[in-house]
Amino acid sequence: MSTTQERTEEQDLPYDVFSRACPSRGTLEHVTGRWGALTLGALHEGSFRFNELRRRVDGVSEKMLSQTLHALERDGLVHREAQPTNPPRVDYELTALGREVAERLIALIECLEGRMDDVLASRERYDARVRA
Amino acid sequence: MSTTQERTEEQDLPYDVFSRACPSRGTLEHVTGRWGALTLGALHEGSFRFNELRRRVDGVSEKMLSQTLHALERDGLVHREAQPTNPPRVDYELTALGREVAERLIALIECLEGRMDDVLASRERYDARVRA
DNA sequence: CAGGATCCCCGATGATACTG
DNA sequence: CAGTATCATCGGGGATCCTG
Repeated sequence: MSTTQERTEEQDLPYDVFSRACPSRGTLEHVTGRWGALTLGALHEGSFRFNELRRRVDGVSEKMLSQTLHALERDGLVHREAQPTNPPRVDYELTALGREVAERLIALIECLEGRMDDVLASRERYDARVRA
Repeated sequence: MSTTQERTEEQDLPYDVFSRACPSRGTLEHVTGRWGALTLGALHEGSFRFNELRRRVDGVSEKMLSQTLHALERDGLVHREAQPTNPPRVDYELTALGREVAERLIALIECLEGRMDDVLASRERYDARVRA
């Protein structure tokens, strides 16, 4: 297998997110988008109903959550389980594919959360340098 | 234990991206943003000059690349090495922290690229279902 | 409760021109 | 080459109202 070092030598990969036209770029944006990432992250912890999810993903509006869930469901990352009861009950959970993706996303998020002190320190240094 | 939040075993983490006010959310957006993710992905392959990077990240404008690089540099993920020659030469490369983050990001991207066939298949099923 | 439909605004983004 | 400055735009995204 090709080394991960030289992407230039991976010409045989059918999908390349670095190419403007590749559909993988769209999916990447769904996954890493403002609300997509947080939604997948939340669903990684279990199954949730719409409004549970909305409270979990602090700040998301109904519209954006709905829209985000649709995009993720369409991409096959999220499964929507609706029960035709009254009042309605709908549960969302990750698919197998969704779990794979969320796993990587969580790793990224936790890495970031764990390094925020460094990030904030870097910002202060940067701002001090620029102010001069 | 906790009543509202059940972030499994990480209750003591000082930074929580799920909270609207947490600065980690901003950094996550720099990292996973439209151009941030691709820029980090490109820089994971080595050191690049401004216009090299611009060609690599297909579709990015000068302004957005510049802006993205500034944000990543400020967060301490990217190092900018400028040589006061004429014509000027500036190289960008990941910092140690940037490599850690990029590593996770690459894992996510490659996971996605490798599963795009499933994603596209899921989309077709979804669209067919909706069309009915 | 789970969302769809609408209105509307502001900020992200692109295009262009200019500079050291 | 490596950007910055400026202007115009387009759609992401919030607020609100409505329905099954």
